[in-house]
Amino acid sequence: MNRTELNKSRSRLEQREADIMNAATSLFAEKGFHGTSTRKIAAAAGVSEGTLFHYFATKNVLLQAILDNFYAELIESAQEGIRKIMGTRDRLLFLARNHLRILMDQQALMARLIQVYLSVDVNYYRDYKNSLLHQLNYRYTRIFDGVIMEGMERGYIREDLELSAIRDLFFGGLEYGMRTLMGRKSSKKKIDAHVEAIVQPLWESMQVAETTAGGKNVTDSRLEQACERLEKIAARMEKS
Amino acid sequence: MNRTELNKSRSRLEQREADIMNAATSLFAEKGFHGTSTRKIAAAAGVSEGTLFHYFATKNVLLQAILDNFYAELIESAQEGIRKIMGTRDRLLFLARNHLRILMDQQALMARLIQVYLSVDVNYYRDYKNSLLHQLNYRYTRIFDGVIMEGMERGYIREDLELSAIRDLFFGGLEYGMRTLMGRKSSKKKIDAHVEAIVQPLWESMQVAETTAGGKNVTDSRLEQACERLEKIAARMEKS
Amino acid sequence: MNRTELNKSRSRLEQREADIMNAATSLFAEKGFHGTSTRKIAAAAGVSEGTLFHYFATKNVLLQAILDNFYAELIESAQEGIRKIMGTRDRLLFLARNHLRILMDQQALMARLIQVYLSVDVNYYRDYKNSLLHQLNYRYTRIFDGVIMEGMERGYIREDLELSAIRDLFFGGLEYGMRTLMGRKSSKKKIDAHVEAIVQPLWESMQVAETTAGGKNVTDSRLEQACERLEKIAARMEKS
Amino acid sequence: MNRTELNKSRSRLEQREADIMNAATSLFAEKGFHGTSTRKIAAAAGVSEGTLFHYFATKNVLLQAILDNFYAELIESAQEGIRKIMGTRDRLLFLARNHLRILMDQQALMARLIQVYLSVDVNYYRDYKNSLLHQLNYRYTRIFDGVIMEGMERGYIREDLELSAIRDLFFGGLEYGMRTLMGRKSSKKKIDAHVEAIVQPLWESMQVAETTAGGKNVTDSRLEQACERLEKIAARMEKS
DNA sequence: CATGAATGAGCCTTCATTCAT
DNA sequence: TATGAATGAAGGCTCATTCAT
Repeated sequence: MNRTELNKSRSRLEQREADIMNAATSLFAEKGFHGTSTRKIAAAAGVSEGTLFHYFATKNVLLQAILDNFYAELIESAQEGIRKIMGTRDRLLFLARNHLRILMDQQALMARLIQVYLSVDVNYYRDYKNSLLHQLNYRYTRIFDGVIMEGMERGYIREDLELSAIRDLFFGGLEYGMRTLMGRKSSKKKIDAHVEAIVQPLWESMQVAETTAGGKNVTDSRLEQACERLEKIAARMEKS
Repeated sequence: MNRTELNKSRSRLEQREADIMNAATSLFAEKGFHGTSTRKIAAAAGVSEGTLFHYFATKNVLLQAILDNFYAELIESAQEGIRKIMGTRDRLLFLARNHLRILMDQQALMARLIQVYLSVDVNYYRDYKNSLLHQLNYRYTRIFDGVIMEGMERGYIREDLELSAIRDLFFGGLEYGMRTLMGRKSSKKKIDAHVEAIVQPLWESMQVAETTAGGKNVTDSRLEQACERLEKIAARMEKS
Repeated sequence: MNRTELNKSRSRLEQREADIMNAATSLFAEKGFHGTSTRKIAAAAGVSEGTLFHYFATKNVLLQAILDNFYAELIESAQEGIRKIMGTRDRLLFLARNHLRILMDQQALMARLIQVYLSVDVNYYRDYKNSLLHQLNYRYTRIFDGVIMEGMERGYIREDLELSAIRDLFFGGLEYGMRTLMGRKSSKKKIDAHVEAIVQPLWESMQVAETTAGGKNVTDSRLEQACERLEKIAARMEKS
Repeated sequence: MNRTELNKSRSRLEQREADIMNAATSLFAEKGFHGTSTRKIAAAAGVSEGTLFHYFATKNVLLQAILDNFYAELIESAQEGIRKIMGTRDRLLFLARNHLRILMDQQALMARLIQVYLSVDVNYYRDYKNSLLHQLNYRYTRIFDGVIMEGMERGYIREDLELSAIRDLFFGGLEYGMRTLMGRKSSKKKIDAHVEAIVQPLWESMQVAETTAGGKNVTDSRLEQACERLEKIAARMEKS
């Protein structure tokens, strides 16, 4: 078998894996995890049942793979977006929109719930804490945390916030209202409105203390910080 | 059969019903809905499987009954609390604490999730919208709405709030963070801390006088844009 | 308890028994024996399940009672009709019409089939051969046999007929075609047409040999027999 | 896998299918449809219960398959016999014998009844009219019709017969009497006697020239009426 | 006599997984 | 590697019947 064939067959393998995962994702979203039989997944993916278990040792493993994939997309798109956007508020808006978009695009409400569901239902999986899934969840969470913390550093938002609470409000608020948005294919406009409605109050609460205290306004603070960084950079450049 | 006997036998029926529901609640919470067989529920409740179906025509009906019961408790306790407490902020704190307490007392995280889960998984239940469950959910929700609206009327909080968003943040935030509190039987102190951490930011955002900032003038806006440009430059320079 | 009360309560018992049997008959006819639960029978009859088993020890016993009743009606109506009708052909037409009418009135196709069905399905009922049901079936059959034999004696029909075959043709033919008549509420006219179409060929085959043999026609024969009987009676009257 | 292996494995599948159907046929015949559990069928066929449902999606489907098979045999053997025999009477005798032989060989009394039974019990199967079973029944029936009609064309039998009635008498008569023949494994002789006894009267009625009797004249009719009156008088006198 | 709660065996069917080919 | 036939445990649910009240 030469390299070309190897590649071809490898890519065929990958294609099949992807087919199975896509089929499973759709069916899980539509009928739920327990409502979807491996037989149907195999059929929808155009492979035999045996083949399915060739790629994924277990139905649970298949679900794990889907969730891993799901988180990977979430993380990558979030990180990329953050890189391009500088303002804390805009970053939050982006994160919120991105979160909702991916959850809804992938009909992933179910997947989202299943994750929690799984952690209880299949809690005899003792290695969950060490699982890739858990790591991914942590990494995704860190992105949000990072945005908040950087916002604090730069003075855009108060520093006396309880990070975990903000996180709960952010993701919890987004997802709690998402149920209403699902079902009817919601317009982008509605999603944006939801995002705004969730982020705005949070944003205000993150700053409120500042606006009453002293005359120093936010913009001033940002200017100062930007200067500070520029100066530090200049200092470093001089050193090197 | 005199009245006393009648009462006795009636209460025996009710006792059995309660036994079954309690057993089911525990098992659902522990193993999940699909992970719990009617056989096991019956055994845990100390009745035969036939008896279980004598009381609840269907496993789904049993779940419904549990959820109905759950909401009923939620509603009653909430209403009673609101009656006794006058301040809007205190009311919100009470609602939050009560919400968490009942969810956690009844190991009801699963039940809560299942509800959502069900509404998707079993969405061929066409009469869901008219179901008691839906009504109860609505009634419970209205209690929170009432507190907010009364707070507005009395001038404790701003009137330009988007009620549904506040609601999403409140319940979503509470429940999203609850997962961490579960597991280890959390102390009352930890729960209170979580409640505070969730309610406080919301409370602040409800009062912030957006107009305090004055008409955001053109100059401010230009300054902000300048900030952003500077920050991007700084970021690029750091990278290189 | 005086006589009046006794009568009252007795008749109430009988009424209940009848209610149960009627309910069961309808349900058996509609859904089949196995498709009808005792619970539904009790409900339809307006009694409790316990009461049903008070009157009929077993579901099978209930079925037996229904079939007994059914045959009793069949027998009584047949005997009464035969008494009033003298001509053999008219008697056969009557028997046929009566048979169909009762079978169809009682939606008893099912009952009819169940009987055979039962005798196989529940053939561990070793005493079937001695059962009332078997006796009734025999008695009903004898009525037809009697009509044929009397017809032979009186010379209306050939004497070289195999009685059992004629019986099979008669009842078999009637019931085999009945299936088509069921379903749509058939008009009396259609039933009569079916009866005619079945009896006529049989009637012809019962006589065919005679018409070709000798010149002695049927009417002649009847006249002679009638004379004979009258003479015998006259003789007896003279003796007494 | 070469062709031979393919054939072998195909025939193994077919063998299994046949095993299941045979086991089911025997059990249905012996204990009835409802009296036979899939568990027992599987055991009798030497396969697991899962396998049974691998071959037949439903217990009802299995029954259908058996009936289909049964009819197919009925039709094929009937058509083949008709092809070899020319005389109408002999054809009828053959059809009758063939019908009984197959019904009894396959212990198919139950199956036969079940068919009718099913059409009531499971009449929510809306597509029954289009089912293979219905088609087969029609095709089988047409064979008999064809024999009769060809007999008419060739002048062996009268042309004023009502085909459907003849058909009812033929099949109804055969099956109605068959019950007696079942049970004890009847000798071929007894079956032949039954067949003769059923076909002979029918055959005679098919040929009788009704017109032979000449225009039943008025005198005859008056004589008959007189007979009847005399007989009624005789009957009354006998009673008293 | 009447009730209806209680029973538990048994039913049909599904399903994830294995394994010979 | 791919297949799909085979498995058998388990699932939700029904039902005729019993029995304490």
